[in-house]
Amino acid sequence: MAVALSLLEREGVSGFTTRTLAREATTSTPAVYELFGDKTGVVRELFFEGFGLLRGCLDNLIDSDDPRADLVRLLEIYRSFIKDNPVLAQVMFSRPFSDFEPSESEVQAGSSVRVFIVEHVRRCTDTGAWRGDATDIAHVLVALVQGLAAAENAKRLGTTQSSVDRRWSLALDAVLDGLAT
Amino acid sequence: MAVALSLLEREGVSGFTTRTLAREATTSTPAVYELFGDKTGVVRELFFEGFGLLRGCLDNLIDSDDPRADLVRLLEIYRSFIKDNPVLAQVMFSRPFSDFEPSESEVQAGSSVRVFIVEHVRRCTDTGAWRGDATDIAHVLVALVQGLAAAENAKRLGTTQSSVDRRWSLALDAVLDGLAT
DNA sequence: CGAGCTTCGTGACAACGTCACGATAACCTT
DNA sequence: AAGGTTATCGTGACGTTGTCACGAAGCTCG
Repeated sequence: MAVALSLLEREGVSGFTTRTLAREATTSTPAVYELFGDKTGVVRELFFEGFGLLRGCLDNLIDSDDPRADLVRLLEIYRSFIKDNPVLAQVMFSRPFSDFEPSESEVQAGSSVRVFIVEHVRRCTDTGAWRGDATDIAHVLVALVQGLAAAENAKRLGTTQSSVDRRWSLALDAVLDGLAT
Repeated sequence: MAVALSLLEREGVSGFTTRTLAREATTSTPAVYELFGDKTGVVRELFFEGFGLLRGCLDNLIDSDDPRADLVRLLEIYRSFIKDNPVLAQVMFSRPFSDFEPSESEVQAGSSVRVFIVEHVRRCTDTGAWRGDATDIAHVLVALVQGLAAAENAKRLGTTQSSVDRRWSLALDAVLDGLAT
């Protein structure tokens, strides 16, 4: 898995082949097939691994007594995870390998991450009059962050760092202000 | 191109091969290569075609005297385009074909669409105290819509139609309220 | 009617996902 | 410690895909 992660991030989706993976792991392709069944199986494991790593990043968050500021920092961690692991994030949230489509139960892989986010949203909704249910808000925030991060990675969000950052904070401020009545 | 569009939407990314494309167009693969150079060339044309189609959908929008309501309807058209052409939207906004990465100038393909959106945002910012520049707001809105649509297509936004719709309108209402100070 | 250029079909090549087959290594039972 | 069962792995092969060389066919223009 370590070799797979490094190969994926180094060579991208198109360079990620069973043969090179086997070679870099100093073994042969059938060994890969024995362990993972499919190439899709390798991708699936990367998918899970990605959510584990993301969860690890989020654990670095230390809560303060300002729930909203904590939520903003949480979303910034989410953003930097996607920025630091662009290919892995694609595997998690997009379908770069056209024959890996996570089943409904596998989508639950992110449940630990989702719970973490919902909890931090709930800290906000508890201390004030926020609009909507905490789960709904979490979905909205995650979709927004992923949309922004996808645009940023595709260099579609702006040409200079400052314009990109400005749009990120505009988006986050606006949505949180709009949510917090 | 018509055959390519239909093949793409029918067979998905993994079924989209030069051989089947040539067969369905009742020709041979070198003919495809003569016209498009690469398989990437075909994908690139689909990319442009997609923005043309999206622009055509947006043209159905008839402006009223309520700029904000118009903007909401614009974003709903954007959403239904992505929902009606999921694979094409992936080609436009994601990288399902791992060796097609639009160059910076090709990203400008969406400029007509972008201009259209910025104009409708500006109608709002002109008639009221909105936060931020119209271009920034347009970027934020597009990112939000694409994030929500990607989540919806991946069945990640909710299990029932009503929860999905509820989250869509929560997101749009919140961000527009937050923007419109 | 014929020269030059564009377009297309046949066939081939390399790389990929996948697997059958046999060989090896590991483990458990006695 | 020995033998047998199972899990693991390497060699080689097959079908499919992107790609292209080569030659044939058609069109344009004199």
